[in-house]
Amino acid sequence: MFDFDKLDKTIHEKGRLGIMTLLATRPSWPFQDLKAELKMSDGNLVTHLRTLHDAGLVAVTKEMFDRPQTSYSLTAKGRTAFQEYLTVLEQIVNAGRQ
Amino acid sequence: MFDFDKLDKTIHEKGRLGIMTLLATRPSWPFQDLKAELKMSDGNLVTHLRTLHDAGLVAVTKEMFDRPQTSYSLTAKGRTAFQEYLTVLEQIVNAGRQ
DNA sequence: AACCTCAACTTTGTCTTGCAAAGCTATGCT
DNA sequence: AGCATAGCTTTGCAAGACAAAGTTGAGGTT
Repeated sequence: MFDFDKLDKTIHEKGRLGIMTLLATRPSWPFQDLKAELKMSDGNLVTHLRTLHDAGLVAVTKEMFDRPQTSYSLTAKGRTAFQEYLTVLEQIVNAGRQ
Repeated sequence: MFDFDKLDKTIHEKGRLGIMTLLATRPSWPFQDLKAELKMSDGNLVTHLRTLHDAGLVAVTKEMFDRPQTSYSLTAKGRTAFQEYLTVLEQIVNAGRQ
């Protein structure tokens, strides 16, 4: 009836779902902006980002201005995986709103 | 930007999200039907149902036919909480589809 | 009555994971 | 050199998912 198994566990965790959602809205997010928006400790945030990176869903770009700035963005794989995840969410919302 | 803190942790867990979604589609679900639909072990399922019950989201009805049959349904509180949860999901879906 | 079966539930144990706090490293500014 | 900040790692803890096995209770069967 529903594809609950398609709810990618890597994405579904609350913290990472927040990250993925933000990354989907802009081409790239600096670490500090993610941290401010999501109100996570940087240790926690880095860990989730690493998990997403290890899963191939998120790309990392390190730059240097007056301060170092690491930015994150979705990979093609990440975008696809997130869209599939959203498809399941849509099913759930539609079922729940009926 | 998003109300990620409003993502009720009790509902958000994958197994319980499955339960809540099914309960939202019908007035009442027997234990065995939930188990078949969700493909969970009965120990796992009972535990999640108890968690939801303890949170006041799910009501339990025990009946006796030739076999005992325990059925589960959403409480008013459960229905409201689930609708609020779905509101956040909708925000996420809309943001992710943009 | 003894026994079996099935539904529902509890117990036990394992293993994962979220999370915070603290510490480390590198870079630029004064 | 000393300080501040960005980003990252380490440590430790607590919570929780999950499976497997055991328990309880009710009906039916022999």
